[in-house]
Amino acid sequence: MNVEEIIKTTKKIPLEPRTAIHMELVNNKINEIMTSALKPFEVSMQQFNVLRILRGQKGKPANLSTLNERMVTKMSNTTRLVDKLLAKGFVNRTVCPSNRRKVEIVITDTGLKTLEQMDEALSGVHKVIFKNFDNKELEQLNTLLDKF
Amino acid sequence: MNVEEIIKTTKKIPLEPRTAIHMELVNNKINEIMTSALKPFEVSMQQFNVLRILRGQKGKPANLSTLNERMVTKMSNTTRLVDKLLAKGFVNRTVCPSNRRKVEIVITDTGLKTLEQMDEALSGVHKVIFKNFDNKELEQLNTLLDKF
DNA sequence: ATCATACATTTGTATATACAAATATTGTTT
DNA sequence: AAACAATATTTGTATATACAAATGTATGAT
Repeated sequence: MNVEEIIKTTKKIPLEPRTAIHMELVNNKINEIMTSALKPFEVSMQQFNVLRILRGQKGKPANLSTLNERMVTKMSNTTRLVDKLLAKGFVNRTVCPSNRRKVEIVITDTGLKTLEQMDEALSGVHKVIFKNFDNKELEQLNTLLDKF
Repeated sequence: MNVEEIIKTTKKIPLEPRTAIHMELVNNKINEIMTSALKPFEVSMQQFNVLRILRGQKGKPANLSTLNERMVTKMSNTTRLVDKLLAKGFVNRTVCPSNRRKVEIVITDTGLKTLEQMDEALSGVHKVIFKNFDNKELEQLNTLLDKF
């Protein structure tokens, strides 16, 4: 990926802004690929993310603030995101009996099964996205990203 | 930035998905910082981006498809984005006389002056974002990002 | 010249996101 | 117990974005 070529400029961009633009371009690309891989399942990346978190709970219900805390991209309207998953039958939502302010969200069997299929689709996608990277380079990239 | 800590998980994430999540987290952070740096000017990152492209034209007008082509994040409604800049007096828009399908967009003096102020604000922000990086590491990061 | 096609932009619409305010429930203080 | 603050979620609203369809203009073939 050549930054200058993509944004169609001939002049040299200073290293710091160039890096910021580069990060955004790469991220756009990754998001685009992943979103289209999830398209057959009709879920957004955020919804997929929530399903993964719920699976990680291993049956233990999660409430909205827990979800919000663990999501990669924060958003205040997790309510509506869960609404969507509910409509698809991927989660159940009940009022927490011990504290009626809270809600308890659990992934359904359908949700779990579909999530497995999504995982397969995504692991194929990862192969594509990272096709030019060997293990050492991925480690190196992660080390650099840790510096942010 | 520790991925596992941020998304609150204890279990080890395979390297490829971990990198994808890592990229997104870093990007979110950069966007957040930049967006708030641009807030005083009441422009979004996209709008800032368009202003920079127009400056790069050095007086030569740009039409919508040119802008679209050069934007970091593509979006089909560049029309409405330019509407916003127009409302703020940062650009002028006229119908292209030689081909009336096209529009000609140029940055105004006000736009140029404000853009300079934005540049200053952003260069300060870059110092913050990349505070843990030396030049060699930035080069290294760019080299790795090129592999995408 | 007329028609079909391609081009450049605009508009419509559905969905996503950000932020603030509202609602409901619980806990704490007096 | 009543009043107040704190917590958890929901709703409202404005703006952003993605995608498809519509509009207006130019070009080429017949």
